[in-house]
Amino acid sequence: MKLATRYNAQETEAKWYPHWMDKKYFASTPDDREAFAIVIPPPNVTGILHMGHMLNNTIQDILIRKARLDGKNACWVPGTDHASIATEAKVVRKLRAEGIKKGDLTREEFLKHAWDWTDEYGGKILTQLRKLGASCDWDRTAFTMDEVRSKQVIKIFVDLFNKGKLYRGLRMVNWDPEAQTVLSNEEVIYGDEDSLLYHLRYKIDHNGQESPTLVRLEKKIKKLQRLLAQGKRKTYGSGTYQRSVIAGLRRMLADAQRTYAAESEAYNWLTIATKRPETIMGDTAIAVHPDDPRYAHLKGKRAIVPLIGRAVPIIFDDYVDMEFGTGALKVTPAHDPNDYEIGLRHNLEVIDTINDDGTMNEKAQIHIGTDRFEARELVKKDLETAGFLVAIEPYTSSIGRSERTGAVVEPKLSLQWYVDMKKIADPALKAVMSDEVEFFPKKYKNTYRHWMENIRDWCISRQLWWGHRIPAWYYEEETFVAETAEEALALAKAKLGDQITLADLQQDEDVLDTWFSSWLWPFSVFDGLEEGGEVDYYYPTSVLVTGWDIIFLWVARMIMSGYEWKGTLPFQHVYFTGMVRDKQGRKMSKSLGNSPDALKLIEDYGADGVRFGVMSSSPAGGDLLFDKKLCEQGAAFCNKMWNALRLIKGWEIAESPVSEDLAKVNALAAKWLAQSLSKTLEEIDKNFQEYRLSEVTMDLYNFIWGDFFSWYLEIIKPPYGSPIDRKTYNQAIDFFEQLMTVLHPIMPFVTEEIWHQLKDRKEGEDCIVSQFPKAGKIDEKLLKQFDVIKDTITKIREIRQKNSLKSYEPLKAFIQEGTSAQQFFSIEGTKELLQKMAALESLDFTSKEPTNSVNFIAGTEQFYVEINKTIDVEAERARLDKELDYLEGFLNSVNKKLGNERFVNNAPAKVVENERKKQQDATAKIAILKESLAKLGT
RNA sequence: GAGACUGUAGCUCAGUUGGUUUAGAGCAUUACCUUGACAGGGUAGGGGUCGGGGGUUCGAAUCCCUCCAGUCUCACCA
Repeated sequence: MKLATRYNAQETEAKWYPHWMDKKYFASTPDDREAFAIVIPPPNVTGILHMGHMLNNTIQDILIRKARLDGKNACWVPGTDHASIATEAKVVRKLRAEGIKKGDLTREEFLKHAWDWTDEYGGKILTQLRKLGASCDWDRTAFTMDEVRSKQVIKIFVDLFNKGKLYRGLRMVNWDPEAQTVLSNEEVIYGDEDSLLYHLRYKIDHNGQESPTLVRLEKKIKKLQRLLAQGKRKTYGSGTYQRSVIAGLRRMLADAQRTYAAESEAYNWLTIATKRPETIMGDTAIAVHPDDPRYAHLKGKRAIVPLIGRAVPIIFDDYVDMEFGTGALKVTPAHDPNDYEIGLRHNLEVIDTINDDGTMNEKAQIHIGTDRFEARELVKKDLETAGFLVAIEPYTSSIGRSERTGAVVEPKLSLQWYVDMKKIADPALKAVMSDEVEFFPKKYKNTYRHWMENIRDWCISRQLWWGHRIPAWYYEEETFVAETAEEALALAKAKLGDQITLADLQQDEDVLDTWFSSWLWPFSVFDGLEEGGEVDYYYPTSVLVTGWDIIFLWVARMIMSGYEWKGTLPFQHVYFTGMVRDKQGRKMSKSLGNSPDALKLIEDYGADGVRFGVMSSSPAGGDLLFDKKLCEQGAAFCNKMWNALRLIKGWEIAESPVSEDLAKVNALAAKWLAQSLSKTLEEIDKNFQEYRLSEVTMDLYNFIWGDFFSWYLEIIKPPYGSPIDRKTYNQAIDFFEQLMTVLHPIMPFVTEEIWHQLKDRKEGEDCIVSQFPKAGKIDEKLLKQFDVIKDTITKIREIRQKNSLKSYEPLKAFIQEGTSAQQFFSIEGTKELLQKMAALESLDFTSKEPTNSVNFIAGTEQFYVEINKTIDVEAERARLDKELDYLEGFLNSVNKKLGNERFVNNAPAKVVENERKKQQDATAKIAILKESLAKLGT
């Protein structure tokens, strides 16, 4: 069969994924084998595949495929998240485009639309994951709002309530005016933004009481004015004298007026600073610090809110920072958490002036119906016109925005459901701190601890329809929490009497936070509240792979729920991936347009190419600077492997050894490659354990391309037109086969294809279910020997290059006689291999330097290469000088160490020994080099 | 304000508990080779006083202190 000159990714992917599905290789059911389970971080049901998913899911697939090859029962559970806010927003937008307002629909009608939408677009992302090669057990596909999951969510809510770990409370919440729902603290993203600080003055209400100072000043002014008037009419002595008297009076009058103005300002006005002038209509106090001398006289006084004229008390509270602004603070308990706290302390009225959609309501009295930001401008203008605006200064402050809609969060007083987190956090904190649940990388333990130790209650109700409706029923002041309405009714009857009917009970209108269902994911996907089911086999799962950005939103809560309901950890390891950024380090985002189309990438570079690209640049926990070039490299790697296959498949095979020499060469090469492979497998194994997958990828890339292709295949490659012996051929095929299995987790498609091309396979034999090779015993001596061989070949090539000799021009080479040279050649095949790879006509021992030759040192051996042309003495001298320089410097540093008595006495014997060996080798080499230089003449 | 992390080649990063040549890889770059698997190839090279300064040690990219630069998390002052 003739193979195409290029690897065709599309064809291969279209061929093998369905095959794997047909064979049900991804499916898992409990059996005797060790379980290896991963639950997917469920993407939004209506989401599309982006780079973050690619990274995340490639990693999971690698781990799952590796576990499968290791003979474990690998189970990767896929699924999607109903993404309450995001999905509802999408549906609302779609309906609006069709001219339908959410408000005009009943809950049931809206949900019908939402389900239609979900059915139409939902799970698209899972289809896209298949393109990436994700080997999920698709039969297990779960959805956070499907029947099984929903039932568990409701049960959990009821259970928490019954345990007293859930409550409903009136609190200051984060309100998203765009989505029109409350958010948890974790769903608010804070960032510094440029804004303005407005200085506003409030009139102080003195109840008609006059300031004695002002009265006195007023009198003084009047008197001065009188005197001045008189002075103008009268004449005092000389004209000069009169003029000076009048000037004096004028000065005094001006002074008095200035003082009066200042005093009047201080007496009648109080200036505050605020970022939000539009909230002044909700002011119910002005607060100053109790120790602030500037305001001590205002005790018991009231201030008049500008524009609306409400009189509010001036209160004294430690919370106020005297240094900030004017030291006076307007208190708006309805629209600021701190103000709310102050309000509680001072029994202040709460006047909520903002509607749920962020517009001003009738309590604001003015600008009713305008948006809060528009209102800010309008109020500013009003204040300016009416003379209440003192100053505006630029001000940078942290603004909280909704994670989903980006809307500026409005603090708002509201009645919501909360989970009492302090009651469930403890085991989860301990588990991570003791590494029972192990984080990779470890640094996230700190972040986790800090959050867990300062954990705040979790607001779980959302004013949405798309989600799990809260199973709480109300009857007047009573609350009944139960899994069904009937059960709630039974509770109500028990408490209030039999006259209560279902119609009397009112179910809570709200739904639960999306994360309230996803925090159960590690066991809910196995229907884990039921005892004795599959959950016992798969739970705790092996590893969770997710971005560090949802460590609180999701990871921490899963750990808590795991301990709360399963009594144990949900997963053993957590692998935190970094964020995908572009080459310039910017976060990938739609608005920047720097996020590549994931599917397009797969089309262009193949799934394997993209997987390689994503993996070769993603150290665990570090951010991933994505560059398409890496995918190109991956695609090139596929092509390289493909062509190596073509090379081998193109060889003619001889059943018996073709020559004794070549047999030796090939045997040595095979021995060495096996050793090198073992060493690489050891590395890979170690790196897998530490989740250093980019290292694994690079290890393999280097081994396959370098050791296997560039060295091994070049060594065993038969001369053009000659056949290869059967034994070597089979060995090469076997090596290639093993390598395909090792690489399979990272690049599943190309490896499966090549694996099949290498040998005739029986039904049910596939790379995906083959066996991951284990490292054999490593012969360091052989590896070292081969390093010297490689070094020798490289140096001869260099000599050719420096002397403009063709790579295939036969050369005569010699090695300096001696015991170590004997030893070097005693490893069978060494000489023959060198001859073949360095294109040497001969390689013999010699006791003296041959004429017209250049020399070099490899390992501890001195080699000579005879050159059939005039040696470029200068170039040769330069080469030797350079090497001599290096060695002398090196020897110098070694000597320094060995000359240091304290080093010799204190360092471990092994280290000293090693230094001595270095010293000997270097000294010997230097001697040789010097001799060679001497021979070159001066 | 509290805490965490990072700084190594032009770029992205390794360097695994301080000692296997005077620091490695990939990409980029330079020179040369290339009709016989692969131009998405081959061969060879250039390139770093490991952010600065101090200290501990026989020995520091690695440990400690300090400064500089940058990133992030949490909490927040109107």
